[in-house]
Amino acid sequence: MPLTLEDIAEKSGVSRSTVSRVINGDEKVKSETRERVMKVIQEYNFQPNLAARGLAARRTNIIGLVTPAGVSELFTDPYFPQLIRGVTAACNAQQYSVMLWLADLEFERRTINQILHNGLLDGVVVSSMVMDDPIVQSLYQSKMPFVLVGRHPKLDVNYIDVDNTQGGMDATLHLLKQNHHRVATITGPLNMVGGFDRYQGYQKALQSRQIPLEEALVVEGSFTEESGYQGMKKLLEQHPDAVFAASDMMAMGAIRAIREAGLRIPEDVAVVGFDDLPAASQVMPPLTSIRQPVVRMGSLAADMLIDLIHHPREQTQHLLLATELIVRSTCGARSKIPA
Amino acid sequence: MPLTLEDIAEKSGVSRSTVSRVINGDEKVKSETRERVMKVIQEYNFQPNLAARGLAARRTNIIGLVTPAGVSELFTDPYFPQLIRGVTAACNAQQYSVMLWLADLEFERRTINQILHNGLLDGVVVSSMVMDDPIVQSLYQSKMPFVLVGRHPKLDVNYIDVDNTQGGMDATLHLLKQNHHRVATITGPLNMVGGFDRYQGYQKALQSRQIPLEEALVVEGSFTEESGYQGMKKLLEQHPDAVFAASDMMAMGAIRAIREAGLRIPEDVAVVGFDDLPAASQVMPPLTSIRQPVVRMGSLAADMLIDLIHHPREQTQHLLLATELIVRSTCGARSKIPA
DNA sequence: CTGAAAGCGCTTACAG
DNA sequence: CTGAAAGCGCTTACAG
Repeated sequence: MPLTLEDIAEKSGVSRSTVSRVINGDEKVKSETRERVMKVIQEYNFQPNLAARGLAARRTNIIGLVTPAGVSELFTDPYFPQLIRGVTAACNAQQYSVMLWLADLEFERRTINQILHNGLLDGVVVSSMVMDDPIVQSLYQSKMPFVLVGRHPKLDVNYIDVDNTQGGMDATLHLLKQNHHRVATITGPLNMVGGFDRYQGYQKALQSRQIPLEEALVVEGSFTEESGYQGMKKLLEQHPDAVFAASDMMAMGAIRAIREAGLRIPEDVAVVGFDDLPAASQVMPPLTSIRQPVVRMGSLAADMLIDLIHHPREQTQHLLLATELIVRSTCGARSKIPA
Repeated sequence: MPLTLEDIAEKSGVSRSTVSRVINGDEKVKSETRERVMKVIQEYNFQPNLAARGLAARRTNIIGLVTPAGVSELFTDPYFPQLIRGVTAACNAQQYSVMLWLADLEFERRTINQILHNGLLDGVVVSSMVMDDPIVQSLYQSKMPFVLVGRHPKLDVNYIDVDNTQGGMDATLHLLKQNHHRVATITGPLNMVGGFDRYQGYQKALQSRQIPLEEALVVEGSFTEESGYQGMKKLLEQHPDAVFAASDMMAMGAIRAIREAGLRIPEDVAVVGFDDLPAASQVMPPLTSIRQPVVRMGSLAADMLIDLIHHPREQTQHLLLATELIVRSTCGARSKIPA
């Protein structure tokens, strides 16, 4: 049987109340007493029972991490692993535990409620992909603290996101600067904020150069390799000299299509991706891409949430992280710079 | 404020004991009573407080999933995501929640204890990579139910694993059957059971054909692309006509090295990988590989654990899952079969 | 078949 | 600065 507060209290000659205060860092405990108790705690390697604490104090030091499961992206894309890693790292550092919820298809209201009202979670980090996710709705109506990874188009919620618009703009501008004139784009799903925003960036880049938007140079993909391939095949009919693919997976698909058509990269068609996957640098030719700080986003989301748990605010908080253009070989910039 | 058992009891005109029994599926409750209570529970969408249950019953319906974090594998390799997916799917189906523990470097004994004795976990699934993981040691000495993903070389513990030996043997035998005579191997780290076992399989395949083991044809890698590349460069000095790489990432590295040397695949050097990553089929040429059922392994691990929680056993349990050879273009088998 | 009661291991006003 | 006491929301012998 594990020891209890009571045991520690007895062994150090104080009441269980005092032990509890020591453990919770109550300033008012005399430092002499604190040290005595601490010593006993260390000696016996005492661990307070979190279920009991949760019951008594209504805080468990557990946060939930809700993430879509079904998608095959989870398998091929390191996005979620990285996010998870960031969240858990931040939580570990702050003595929080993380409970994982892979939201499956049949994740209906009842299940959501089950998660939110089982008294186990102090707060939730949600990485939702679609714009009108019912989980976000439920959270919004509850009083559970939560932060969204990825901004929300309508609701005034706490979120942290990557500056997808700026990233998309940077990618497109970079291509324009290499003297490409017919810059096409394969967008992500436009019902996902990320897909939508990157496309916005593409449009803003054209605007800033006063280039009219040509519908035929825009194709909607689904972030997958295959959709990049299909999208590029369609785009090639329009003879673009460059393409901004809103994900690296789609960029790879696009590259496959371009090659199949017997064209060279970047001479005939230049390509810029988005994500900067580990694979981006290993693929031939190495892919120019927009890097996004996913691990850091996860950590910051957890930090924001934990802060929110301790200091509830009226005002919602928003954080937008910068992306970074990583120039490699597919955009045509390298070939102009004498190595 | 969420409702409590007491509230439900009052609303349905029974005692809180009875409500508790209904919720926990006690057979002895009169079905008429049960239905009445159930209706109220549904009506109010009542969720019992898990912290309170945990405290009273010493079971929380939460299992821990312990997995190494530091490794970059987590980023580029879908192994852990898939495992996580399998575990959570099985847990969801059985009304269990999963608490994620990414074991970081400084994961010392104290932290381990903190996890195991905080009264929150009914059991643990551990996916440990190295052979002498202290976490496994700690678990072994505790009375916490746990199952290991990946067999343990020394300790008599519950585990579930893929038949790595058979898989390595299949891969090697397949190459031998294509009339390759100098079959080299790039092994995984030999201090990981998976790496070790796959190498055992390689050896057994040679033995079964009475081919003596040639040390110069064996190079130890670390499962990464780079280690596959470096390993293959060394192996090429020995002029092998085939290579079994113990992971797809290493196989891709090997392919890079082979090409750099101006050799053709599979004509000059045939390649078989292991894992059957999603990328294996998309890479050019498509990679012949050994598929392992990682998602299923995760699910079965969770199922085994939950069963163990309910029915403690003296005897440890072991489960070995079959792998499958997926023939594509790098092994030279396809070219002989007229398509 | 059901209820009253004790207890799980904490936290936290309330006194002093 | 510290202790006695109540209470968090459940489960589960024990009676009946």
